Amino acid sequence: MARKRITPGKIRLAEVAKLAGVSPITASRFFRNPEALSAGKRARVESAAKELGYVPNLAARALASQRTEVIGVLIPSLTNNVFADVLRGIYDALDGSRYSIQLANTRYSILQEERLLRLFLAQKPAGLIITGINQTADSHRIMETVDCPIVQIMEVGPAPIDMMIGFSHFDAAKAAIAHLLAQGYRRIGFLGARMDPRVQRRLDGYRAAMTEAALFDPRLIVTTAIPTSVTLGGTLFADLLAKAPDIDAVFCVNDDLALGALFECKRRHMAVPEQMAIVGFNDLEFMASSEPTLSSVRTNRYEMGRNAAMMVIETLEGRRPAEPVVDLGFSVIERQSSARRS
Amino acid sequence: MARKRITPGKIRLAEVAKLAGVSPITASRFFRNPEALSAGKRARVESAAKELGYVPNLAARALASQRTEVIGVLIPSLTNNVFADVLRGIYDALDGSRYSIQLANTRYSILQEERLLRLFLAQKPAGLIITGINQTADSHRIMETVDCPIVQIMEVGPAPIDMMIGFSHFDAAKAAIAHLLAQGYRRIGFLGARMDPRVQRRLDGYRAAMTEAALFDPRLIVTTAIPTSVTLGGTLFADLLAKAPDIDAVFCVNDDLALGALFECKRRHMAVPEQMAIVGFNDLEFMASSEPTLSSVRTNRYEMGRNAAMMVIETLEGRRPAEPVVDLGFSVIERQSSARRS
DNA sequence: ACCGATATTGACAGCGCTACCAAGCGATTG
DNA sequence: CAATCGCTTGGTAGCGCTGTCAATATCGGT
Repeated sequence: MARKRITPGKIRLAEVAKLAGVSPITASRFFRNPEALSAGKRARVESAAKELGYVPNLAARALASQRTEVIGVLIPSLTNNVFADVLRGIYDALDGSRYSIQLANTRYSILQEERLLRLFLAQKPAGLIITGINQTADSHRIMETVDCPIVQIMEVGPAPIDMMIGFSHFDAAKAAIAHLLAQGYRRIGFLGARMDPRVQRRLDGYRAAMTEAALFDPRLIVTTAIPTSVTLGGTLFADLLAKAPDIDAVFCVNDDLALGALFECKRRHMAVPEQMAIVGFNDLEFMASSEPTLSSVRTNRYEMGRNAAMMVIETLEGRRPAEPVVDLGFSVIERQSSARRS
Repeated sequence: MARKRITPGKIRLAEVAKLAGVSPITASRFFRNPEALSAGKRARVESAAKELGYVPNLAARALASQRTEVIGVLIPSLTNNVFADVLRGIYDALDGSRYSIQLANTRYSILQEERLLRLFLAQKPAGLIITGINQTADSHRIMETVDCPIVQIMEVGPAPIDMMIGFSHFDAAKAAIAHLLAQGYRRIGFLGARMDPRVQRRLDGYRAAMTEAALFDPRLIVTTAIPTSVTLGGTLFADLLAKAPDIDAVFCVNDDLALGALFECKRRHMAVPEQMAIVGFNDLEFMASSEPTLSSVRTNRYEMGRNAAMMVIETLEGRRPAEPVVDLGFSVIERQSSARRS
């Protein structure tokens, strides 16, 4: 004989229903679609649930309904400040909603990403937020067959899997270089670390801008696969100076590198911007309060995360966003470090 | 008559079992406790599962077993670099294990924390990692009755709910001040933002050290409830200078404030450390590469997260750590910004 | 060859909830 | 006044897996 698995004192939906004097299924409906109940029963179930302190069992719900209320988020890094802002936006948008977040770290590997994707999609998530537009062919195929809203974040491009929100890294970098050119700088170096697809597109934007201005020179480019850091910014900047001592400006693919370059300038007693202009990318908080203040390209990361989560929710609620691809743009923030060449 | 909810093509445990020629329950055991099977059946189930691409249904597992394989993590902030490192440690430790992470943001509110705790514990988590030792009385009561490993992180103190890993913020701050005193500084200011309990204890450490040296002066202390930032570091430092123009050093409760103070010094053409010594807290990466390099108190955040997760796993696997309270310590990193007073 | 002990395996029911269908009910309509 | 309609409510079964216990296979010792 099998056991009687009794769980004494646990409040189940049945208890709530009994107290409210309705059937369990009616109580169930109260939590999923309150409008379907008559006002009287709705009030009775509500007060019964509150009185008993009922908390639904999500596992049972997921099993019976064949779907979860979890939104998966795949990002390449937990350390990068950029993703902290995106995450904050996502969490804020989902706060108070029925949905929870399952976060996974791909560590900048699309194979890792594919593995996590398979694992995750098997659990029938309510939605998915995934970083970038470079997934493996298999990942692509899997996502196209899956039946849940998917938002690709961080950049925009052709052929979204479902929805997309971000900006053009190519254009943003190009605009940063255009700014430096307009300020009178000519020998503009490029510093890049962890050359992920988005950083690569920034390099493309740099190359396009420099080529258009007939100023392109491969010796001005220093990149590495090493993860970014302030210290690395100093090192790369030193490398760049060794390769091209005559540079008058440097564009860094992120603000950490820019800060590192600034410190390296200080160590070399190089005046910024008089002897060396610096422009970063992302406009992290400290850029506005360094000495000198550092120019950067502002990207709307918090809004990106927030909107991505909202797009998922809206789709789930049947109010699909009119525009599946959202370009949040960017803006070049001009500060002291790239003041006009005198 | 009720429906036949057929799900065609879905691979369930039963399919795997049939292909392997064993009963479903044996297949189930393969995934939970492979050693219990004979080598032959183990191999058969394994190859059957691989051939069919079986992925277990976690909702069904959770419902049947009355517990989940989710470890909850409650942290007060997603933006703070400190927690990014802790999280990375946790994710790394749990990577490849059967456990997944449910992350929640308390926003430095213990009431919010209590709400999240109730919500979360109702889902029977496998374990819980929670920040700090200051929870509401109700939270405490709830956690004591719940039957899962709990690790309090970020600090150590008396009376752990279950396990604990961190360090003494009081001692760490006191050691930082002792270092400045040893270097010959006397009028040492204190800069504090977002005075959460741990920051408060750093202030206590500062006060203790200064009082012991008979140098305590309340005018040397500037604090605010505003969240920390580099910009705020500059502002607070300016406030401090206005209140106490004769200070010769400043201890900042975190590195962002220290960096902000450094920039403010540069703006005022104050030489660091000749006219003003600076010591931060946490030893973020950039402290080692600023100009001048900034002294700080190194805390082992990654290890803290990693060990906390490992303590949870070990407990779940029956190998409970010998020592429930782990003090990871700290170290004062002496750099240029607090060089000996000449 | 027999016994009990140990290692494997299987049968059964049920975890708590929701999908599906059907029924009840009062209101509306020709 | 009967037929019809829309709204609300309930009954039944089952989602996929695992806890409990029983049954069987294996083994060493006497």
